Amino acid sequence: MGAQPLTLPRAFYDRPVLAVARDLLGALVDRRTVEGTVTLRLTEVEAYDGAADPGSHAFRGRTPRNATMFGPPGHLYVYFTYGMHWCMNAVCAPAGTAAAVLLRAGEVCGGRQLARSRRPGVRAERDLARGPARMTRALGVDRSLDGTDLVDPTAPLRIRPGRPVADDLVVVGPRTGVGGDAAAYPYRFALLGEPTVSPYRAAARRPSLPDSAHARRND
DNA sequence: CGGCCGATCCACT
DNA sequence: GTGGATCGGCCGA
Repeated sequence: MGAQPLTLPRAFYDRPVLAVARDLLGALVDRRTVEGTVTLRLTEVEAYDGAADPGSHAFRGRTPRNATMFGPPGHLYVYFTYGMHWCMNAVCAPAGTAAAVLLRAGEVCGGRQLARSRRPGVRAERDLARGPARMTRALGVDRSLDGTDLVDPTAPLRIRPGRPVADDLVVVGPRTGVGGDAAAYPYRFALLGEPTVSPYRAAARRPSLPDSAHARRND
């Protein structure tokens, strides 16, 4: 993993997902709609290593929801979570391997006004796309973009190379909100000192239910 | 800043 | 029926 510029579309093919994740730092995302275009620079991503990764949606095999992950690289995988949030990934590696990079945070560097209109109530500039669900909201991304070809020049959402990022600016650590056996995997990549990097949160611990909650009613 | 909490609904078991 | 690759509000330090 070096500081070589991201070259597309080859960037998503035949490379370990960790290398793709690292090189997506600093890359530019363009989201085009009739209202205009929002551009952001990626500052934080997480790798999900397909069926081998207990933290990945693909770990338990292919389902209707994660089908895009199993498809060809260079496409967008969008999923819905917590009853209200969308998150987006760049699918990489050959079809069938289901590796993807979750795009977690970015710095809005174009279409600021449009991004703000999609994120009413946000005060600080850095909070516009500071977190995966905030990012999709700022960009106007939902399920309709699942499967988008990221390297098609006419696509409504594209990823293109940004300025190369030196290794000493890359921070690696455990993924946010991932628990279980994969909790410690160092699959999270962020840019050092960037205010747009989302705060780290350990996986939510499920409170253990009192025994009475498990007791069967027998009346 | 850090911790706790509720929101909200879909995918999967 | 269960719980989530999260967020924003509210609280206390």
